[in-house]
Amino acid sequence: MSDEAPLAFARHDHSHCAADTLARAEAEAARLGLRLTPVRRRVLEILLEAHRAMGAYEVLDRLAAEGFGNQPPVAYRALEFLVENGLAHRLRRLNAFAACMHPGEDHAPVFLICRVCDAVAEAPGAPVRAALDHAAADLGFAVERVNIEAVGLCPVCARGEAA
Amino acid sequence: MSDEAPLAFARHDHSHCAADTLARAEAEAARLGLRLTPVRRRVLEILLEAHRAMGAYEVLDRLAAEGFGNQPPVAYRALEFLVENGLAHRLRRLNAFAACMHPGEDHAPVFLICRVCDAVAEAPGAPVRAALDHAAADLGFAVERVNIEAVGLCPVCARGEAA
DNA sequence: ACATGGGCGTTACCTTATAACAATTCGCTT
DNA sequence: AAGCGAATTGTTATAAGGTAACGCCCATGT
Repeated sequence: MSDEAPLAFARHDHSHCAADTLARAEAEAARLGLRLTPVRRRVLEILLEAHRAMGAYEVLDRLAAEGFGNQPPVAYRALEFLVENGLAHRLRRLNAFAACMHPGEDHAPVFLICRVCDAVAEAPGAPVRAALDHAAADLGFAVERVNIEAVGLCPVCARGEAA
Repeated sequence: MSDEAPLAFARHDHSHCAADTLARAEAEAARLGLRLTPVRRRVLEILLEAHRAMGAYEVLDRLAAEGFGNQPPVAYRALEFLVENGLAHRLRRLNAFAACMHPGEDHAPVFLICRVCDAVAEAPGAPVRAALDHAAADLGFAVERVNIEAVGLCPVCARGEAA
């Protein structure tokens, strides 16, 4: 796992984007009546601040350093809660987690993972999801949850490779 | 992992489908100039016979029982080879592998995983893939490899739940 | 024959993830 | 405000998944 890969390919004002997303996540949690306990909230903050995909154990290290429990279940439970409630995503290809950048928006995210710099972008995937639902319906299969992860070259690294 | 979940939802003549697929896989391997060694071939057969997603260690157990090496790398290398060359697929959501049912067809598979019976179907995903490529292109991202995995209810289990 | 490279077997180890239980806290009812 | 059930957290222990690295062997071509 690279140490400082940006979450989106575009430049952006990171302090704002993290704070804004946290605020929206909190609003969403309130709306759903979720208990955003200290551990859960802190895990979400950690993911937002890092702004990249993090392994559960990496998150755990930070929690432990801040006085929370230092055993795997502590991290896994908080992460599972966040994923379950749409405040974070799980990237199975990376065995990692990332904060959701659009909490509450009922989006169907598609993840674009750069094989060179490990950056992860959350792309809008409504059309993809629609196509998927259609393909599944043809087989009588009712889709409930989806993971769509693409590995390839991000625009930044593509320029590098072309050289 | 359930013990005997069918790969496709539809009934089918399994002995034929496994043998046919193996034949097609062999033709494809020949066409590509691949070395389908005993271990690799046997792993593919195991996956085809089981006709479901299997964990690497499960495959390894069978290999070991047949006199092949009994250490993880033996299974992982063969599985990686098969995946790399389009003769098998990796299901990240299940930490498992399944034989490709359409070797050489240049398909863009979408995997439908039933959350009740663990059956896995390989659905045609060309339209899904097209939508994905489009979404990625909007961000300047060049897709190379894709995992599309949907969890839900297969038609058989859906009838069961409705009852 | 002999060099070469790929594949295989093995050792050793690392990372990721979960089951199960005890202790605590929360939110609600009485 | 006391008390109760449910949810949450911390902890122990262990399961499950995966890989690096080395040496041997065997096929292949010279």
